[in-house]
Amino acid sequence: MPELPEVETIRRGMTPHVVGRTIAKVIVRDARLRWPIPLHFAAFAEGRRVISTSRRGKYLLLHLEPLDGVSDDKIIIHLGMSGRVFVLDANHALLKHDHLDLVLDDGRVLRYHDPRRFGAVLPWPAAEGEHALMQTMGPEPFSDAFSGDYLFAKSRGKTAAVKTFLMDGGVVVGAGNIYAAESLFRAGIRPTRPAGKVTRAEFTLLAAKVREVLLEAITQGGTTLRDFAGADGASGYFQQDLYVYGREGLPCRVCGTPIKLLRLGNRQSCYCPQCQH
DNA sequence: CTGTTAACCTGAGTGC
DNA sequence: TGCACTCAGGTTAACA
Repeated sequence: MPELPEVETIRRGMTPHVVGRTIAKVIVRDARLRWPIPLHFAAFAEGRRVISTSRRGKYLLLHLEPLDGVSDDKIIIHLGMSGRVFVLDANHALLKHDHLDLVLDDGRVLRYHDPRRFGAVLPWPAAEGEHALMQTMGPEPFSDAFSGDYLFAKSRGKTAAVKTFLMDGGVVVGAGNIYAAESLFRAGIRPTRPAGKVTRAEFTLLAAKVREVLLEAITQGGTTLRDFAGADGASGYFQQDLYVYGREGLPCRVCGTPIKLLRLGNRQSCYCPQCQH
């Protein structure tokens, strides 16, 4: 479920329900996530008020009211492949894989659900400085640091496929399998091209298309996930706008040529052999 | 260093 | 219905 647009949608949906609320209690039912929820997490979070939310790549951040007036302690939430968060009434029936509750002071809970447990919930004390997980991350796609010139410079000498390059979180965050495929289609670039052989002009177009696709998806996520708090987890919000992802064998929506499928770095990669060079 | 692969884990879907 | 098998939106550790 979660690429950048969905994480951003979830962040926007949950923000009015959690900001201003105090975390009255932490209930850990299963700490075995991508990294275990540390034993001291409850002590870290309980009694703290959430003052804002933010996002870095696919990491969702809950900012806690400083205990000393200045320190920006945060809770990190990552959804992995199958994670979801809901804001529910505290007595809402528990489902399998409901691993964590942040019980709020208004009778509701922020509930973390993740069947595959590839996600994470971690404390990020301000004293730690830049978190190790954020250390190696590339720029945000909507920041000035992300540009065609940046991609061009970063890719010189690289022989890896441009799609693999684009999906590398150290290059840019937020371009997962779907949006990497869609951006490359819109930019007319074949996913298999060695990154080092893609021209500056092509990267300039690609950077613009990455932003365009992510922004469109966020806009749509915002509408279909409006009932976030009710939380039945709408899906398929961007489906009707996909040009290549999951469309193997179907006619290209631009030229009619059947969409091809190949595997790159163990991930499905669809492209149009006519539109992408 | 770069690039590729396996691994983490469960559930859904497919084919026999 | 059951079983075996494949695949999935992410990321990192371990390799060559």
